[in-house]
Amino acid sequence: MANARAILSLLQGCNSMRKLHKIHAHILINGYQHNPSISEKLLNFCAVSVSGSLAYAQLVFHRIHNPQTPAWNSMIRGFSQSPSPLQLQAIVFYNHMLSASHARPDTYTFSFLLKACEEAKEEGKCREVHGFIIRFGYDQDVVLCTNLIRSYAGNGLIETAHKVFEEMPARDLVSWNSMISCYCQTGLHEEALKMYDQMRISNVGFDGFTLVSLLSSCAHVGALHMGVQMHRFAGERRLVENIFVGNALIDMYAKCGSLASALSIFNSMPKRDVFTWNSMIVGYGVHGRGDEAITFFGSMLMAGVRPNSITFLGLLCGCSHQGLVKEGVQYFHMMSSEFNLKPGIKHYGCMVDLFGRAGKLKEALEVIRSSPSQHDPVLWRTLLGSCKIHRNVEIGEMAMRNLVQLGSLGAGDCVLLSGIYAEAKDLQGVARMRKLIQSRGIKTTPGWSWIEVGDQVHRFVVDDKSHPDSREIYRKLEEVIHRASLVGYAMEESSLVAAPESNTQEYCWETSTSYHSEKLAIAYGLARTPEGTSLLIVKNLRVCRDCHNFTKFVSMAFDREIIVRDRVRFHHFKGGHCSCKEFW
DNA sequence: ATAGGGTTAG
Repeated sequence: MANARAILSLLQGCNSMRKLHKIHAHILINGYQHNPSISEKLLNFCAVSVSGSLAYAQLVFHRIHNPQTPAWNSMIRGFSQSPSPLQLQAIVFYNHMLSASHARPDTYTFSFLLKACEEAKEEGKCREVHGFIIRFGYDQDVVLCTNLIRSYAGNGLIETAHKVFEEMPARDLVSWNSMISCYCQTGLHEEALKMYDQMRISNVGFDGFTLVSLLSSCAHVGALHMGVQMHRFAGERRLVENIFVGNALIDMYAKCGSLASALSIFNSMPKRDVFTWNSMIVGYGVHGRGDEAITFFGSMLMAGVRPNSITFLGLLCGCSHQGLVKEGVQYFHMMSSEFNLKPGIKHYGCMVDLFGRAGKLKEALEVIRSSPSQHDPVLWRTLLGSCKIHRNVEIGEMAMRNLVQLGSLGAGDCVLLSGIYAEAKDLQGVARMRKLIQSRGIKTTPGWSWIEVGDQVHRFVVDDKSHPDSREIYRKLEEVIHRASLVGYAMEESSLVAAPESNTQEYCWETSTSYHSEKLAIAYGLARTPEGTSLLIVKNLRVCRDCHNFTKFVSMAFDREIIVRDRVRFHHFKGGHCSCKEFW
C-alpha cells in the first residue's frame, strides 16, 4: 500500500518510461488519479523529461479534470522541446488553453512559447507571441525579454531583437550575454565587439559566457589584441580552466595567426573535449600545416576523444594545402570506414581541392562525378580554381559550363576563366569574359579586409574612401608602393594579367587605378603601428596574385611580418617570402 | 511544479 507521499517520491526518482508505467499503475490502484499534485507531477515527467513520452503525456493530460496552469505549462513546454514541425503545436495548445479553460497563462507559459518560436523558424509566430505577452502585461519581464531577443534573432530579425534589448526596462548579465551571442551567431562580429564597450559602461560585469562569445567574434575578425585582453580577464577570474573559455581561446589564437599561443593554452587545459582538439587541428589545417594536424589527430585518438566531421575538415584542409594527396585520400576513407561519418559537401570540396591543387585535374573531376552532390556549384568552382593554377583551359571551360547550367555563375568565376584565357594568350576569350561580367544578372561578392589597430577593428573595401583618415592612408599607400617597388615590386598593369585569380577574389578590371582592400589595410597598419610589429589582415575573399606579390615585397621593404588570413587559409609573409610557397 | 546565456565548420 503506497500513500500519496510515497508515490510522489517515486515520481521524483523516476528516470524511464518503464518505471513510470509501474508508478502509474500504483496511482490507479490506489485511486490517486484525481489527486492534483500527483497527476501534475506525472504529467510533467512524461511531457518534459528526456526519457518521457509526449504521446503518453497527452493521454494523462486529457484525463485531468479541469487542468490548471501548471498542467498546461507542462504540455506547452513538452511541445516546445519537440522536433521540428511539432513545436508549433505549443501555440495550438496555448490557444486551446485560452478558449477552453479558465487557466490563465503566466510568464512561464510565454517563456516556453518563445522557445518554440525560436526553434520553429517562423518569424510571424514570434511576433504573434510577442503580442500575447504585451496583452497580458508581461513585456517588462527580464527573462521574457531575453527570450524575445533570442527568438527574434533566431528568426533572422536581429534588428528587432536589438530593439527589444534597447527598450527593456533593465538588462542583467544574461540579457547582455544573449544579445552578444546573437550578434556573434548571426555573423555580425563587429556589432558583438561593440556591445562589449557598452556593457562595460553598464556595470553588469562579465562571466565565461560573455568571454566565449566575444572570443569567437575576435577570432572571426582577427582582433588579436582584444582577444589577448579577454585572455587576461579570463586569467583574473580563473576562467581559463573553464573548458568553453579554454576552447574559445585556442580558436581565437589560432585564427589570429598565433599557433604558438594556441598550443600553450592547449597544453595547460586540465580537460579536453572534441572542440579542444578540433580547434587545434583546424588551426594547423588552415595554416597549411597538414603534418602537424595529422600528429594532433593521432594524439586525439590516443586520448580517446572521438573525431567528428569537423575534425576531418581540418585534416583534409591541411593535407590539400600541403600537397599530402595520399594522406588526404586515406583520411577521407577513414571517415566512413572507421568512424561511421558520412562525408558532407565540404569534405568533397576538400577532395576536389586536394587533387586539383596537386595538378590531378582528372581525379578532381572524378571526385565531383562520384559525389552525391555533383550539382553543387561550390565543387565546380573549386575545380575552376585548380584549372587556373594549372592553366587548363579545357577542364576550366567545362567547370564554367556547369556553373552556367546550375545558374550560379558569379563575377569571380568569369574573372577566373578570363585569367586562364589570358595565360593561354586567348584574347577573345578574355574579351568574352569581360563582356559577360558587365552584363547584368551576374552576382558579385564585395570584398573587404579587416585590420585591428589599437582597440579598434577597421574595415576597408576596394578603393575605400570612407575612413576618416582616408587621405593619409592613400598618401601612405603611395609611399608603400614606392618603397616596395625599390626592392622589386612591379604592379601588374595589364588587366589581362592583373585579373585576380580566384572565383572569390575581389575583381576589378581597371587594376592600374584600383586598390584592393588589403593594400589599404596594410598601408593603414604600417602607418599606425610601431616599426617591427607584425600585422594581421583578415579578408572575406581570397588574395589576388598582385596583392600576394605586393605583400611579399612590403614584408621585405619594411622588415615586417604580415599575416593574411583569407577565405581559405593563412599566408605568413616575412622577408619577401610567403609560408604558402606560392601554393594557394 | 516550471523560465533566459557559451566554443570548432558553414
